[in-house]
Amino acid sequence: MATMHDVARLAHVSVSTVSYVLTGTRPISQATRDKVLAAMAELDYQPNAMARGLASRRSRILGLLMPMDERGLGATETAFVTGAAAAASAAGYHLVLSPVGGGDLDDLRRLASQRMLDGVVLMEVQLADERVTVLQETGVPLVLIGRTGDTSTLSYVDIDFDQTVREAVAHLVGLGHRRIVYVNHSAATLASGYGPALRTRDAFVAAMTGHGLDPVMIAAEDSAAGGRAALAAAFAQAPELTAVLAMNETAIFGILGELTGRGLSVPDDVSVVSMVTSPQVAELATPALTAMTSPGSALGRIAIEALLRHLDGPGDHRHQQLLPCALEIRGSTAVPRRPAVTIADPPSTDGG
Amino acid sequence: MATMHDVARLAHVSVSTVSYVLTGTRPISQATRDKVLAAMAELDYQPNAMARGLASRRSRILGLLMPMDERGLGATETAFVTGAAAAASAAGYHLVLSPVGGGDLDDLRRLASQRMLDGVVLMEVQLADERVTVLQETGVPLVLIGRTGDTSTLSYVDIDFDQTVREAVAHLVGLGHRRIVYVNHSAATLASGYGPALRTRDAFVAAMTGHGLDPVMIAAEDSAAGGRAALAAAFAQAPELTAVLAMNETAIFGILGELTGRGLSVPDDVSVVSMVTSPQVAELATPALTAMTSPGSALGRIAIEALLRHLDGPGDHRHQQLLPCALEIRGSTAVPRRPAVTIADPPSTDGG
DNA sequence: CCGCTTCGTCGAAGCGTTTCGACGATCATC
DNA sequence: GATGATCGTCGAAACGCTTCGACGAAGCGG
Repeated sequence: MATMHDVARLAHVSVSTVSYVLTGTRPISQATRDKVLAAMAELDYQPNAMARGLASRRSRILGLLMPMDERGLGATETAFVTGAAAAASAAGYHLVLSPVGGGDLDDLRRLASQRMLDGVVLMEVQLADERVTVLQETGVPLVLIGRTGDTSTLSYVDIDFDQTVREAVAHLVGLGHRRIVYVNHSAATLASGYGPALRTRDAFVAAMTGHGLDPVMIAAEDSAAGGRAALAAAFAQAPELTAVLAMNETAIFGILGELTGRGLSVPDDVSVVSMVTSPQVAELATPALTAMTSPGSALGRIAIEALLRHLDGPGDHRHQQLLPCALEIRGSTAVPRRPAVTIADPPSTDGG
Repeated sequence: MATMHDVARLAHVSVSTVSYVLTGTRPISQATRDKVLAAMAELDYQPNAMARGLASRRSRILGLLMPMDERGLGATETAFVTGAAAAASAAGYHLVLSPVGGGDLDDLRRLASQRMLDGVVLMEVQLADERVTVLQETGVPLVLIGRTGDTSTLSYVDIDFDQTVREAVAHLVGLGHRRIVYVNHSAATLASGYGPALRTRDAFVAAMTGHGLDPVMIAAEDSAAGGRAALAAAFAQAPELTAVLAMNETAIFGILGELTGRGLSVPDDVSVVSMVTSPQVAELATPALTAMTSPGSALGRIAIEALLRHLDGPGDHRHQQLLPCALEIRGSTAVPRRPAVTIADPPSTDGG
């Protein structure tokens, strides 16, 4: 393994000159640069990342901290990752994903304190998230994908759930639906303070109320069985329902199965809209799902770009941005077959 | 940020003593050790990973190189990752995932040559894989999840596709099925030399022939539409089919949709077995799929353990191991309703 | 043609560890 | 009771790079 000394000797220059050629920190004449580059090529020189990191106090590595639960990464999360990796690579940084679990907060602290990561993007943030606290304590530059409850001091990129839910509801209402049920994540997930679940709940209530409609939300376990149970609960609470809006990508397959099982057709009897879903997943269902497509790779890219701005210089680089999901109409929504129930009285409050 | 010097000064010992306490390379008296540990705790000392890596020439970081395509990681791949991360963490190593795309071979070479990774696990290996060549050239210790065509010099862990297919076929034949169609990945994937697709193809032919049955294979695009088309093709080639064996996790949803669309019931009219599938995905379908469950986290763990053995000492640590998938019977397989066609004549050769 | 800046290069001092050789002190051995 | 081992500790030399201050050479205005 050739070192900088070898290159310097071969090119008849000093080590520092080689370093300047590599980093561009100081001007180097074209002639010298050529000699050095030739020597590097001849020796197949690769700078040692550790030495570079020690001397410069920057590792040129960015971390993407992703909790890996048993469910796996959907196409949505994968898009975050690829977007982020592309942005990092374009800036000459490596992006490494660290599969930090929920429990090992100490592990996280160690990782961040060892000065191995120049900056960190944290995914799947809870409203109250200890990991954020830990990372802030270590002083490592931090950008979130998602938001905590109190966002005042943090940089983040997140989906604009409010806008997304509003559009989804507007689509259904525009088709003539009046009785719309929202299938959210599980009660446990809601209780744990998972932002997307809570924000979409509130947005759904607001959107429905805005249309003078009654918001009915069901919490469903993240499984096909959970989806089936949720649909049963939905019919119990709102027998005349004609549309389902679902946040829960896993449960939605159970919902579809249960609808078919009850002899109901999608979209003629019941329309279904899937929220924050990738096209790939939407196409898995029969019929393909009308869905709110998440701005996956853009989220990842923007997060990395914001993080790089943190690193570049001092000063306040707080970046806070929300991106909406785009409505993509496929085969699972249509004008309802049953006559729409016109709501006369003010909305009751059985939602939630 | 406290350094080793600070700790040494506070504990009234030399830096080297602090280092020995940390690494355990030389014996240290209990009294001294206690003093040092107390000083570390007081200063909230964390060793600098770069400095440590430079001096010791090992980064204590292992890389898991995973191609990230647009489809995302299934629960199967996620299990690899979590298994690997747990094993690495248990050995005091960090595991970082690097989302290397297919194109950037140079990027890969750079990553490996920069002495930032002590070792590498490569996933999703093709039969002829340039990435393997590149990594071998850099001399970084390497373990594959999957296999290249020529495995003589490499360490790997892989699924025992032969055994897995044999069991799946045996299950169906045992139920009384005679006309079984295998839905593989796409023709393009097969042509690209994707090991699992090729190995299952051969294993299927062997297993069916072994039962005196006629092997029919269909290549399907990785999409729901591809699955639908594949089922149509299957009925064209084998109208009397009573069972489908599918490798293609994505297409299988299209297959199920198309079966329902044709008024056929699963499992009464047609049985379906999904190969190398996680329980989570199997449960998404209605009815839940009988599947060959992949030994996901075990694969990841074993790969890391083999890699660590490479690092520990010199000598030949080649590790080659195959793990079968386990048959998990759910609701998608049953005794066929139509009378089984008893095959009298030797199998013809319309398979593939 | 003198003093000033700018340009291109060099040498050396770190960066925070690990690790090697050395050296008293303690301990068992015959 | 001298003789080696062994134990516990220290000082110093790496590890391969970045970066700072310095300095000769060149270019410039007056």
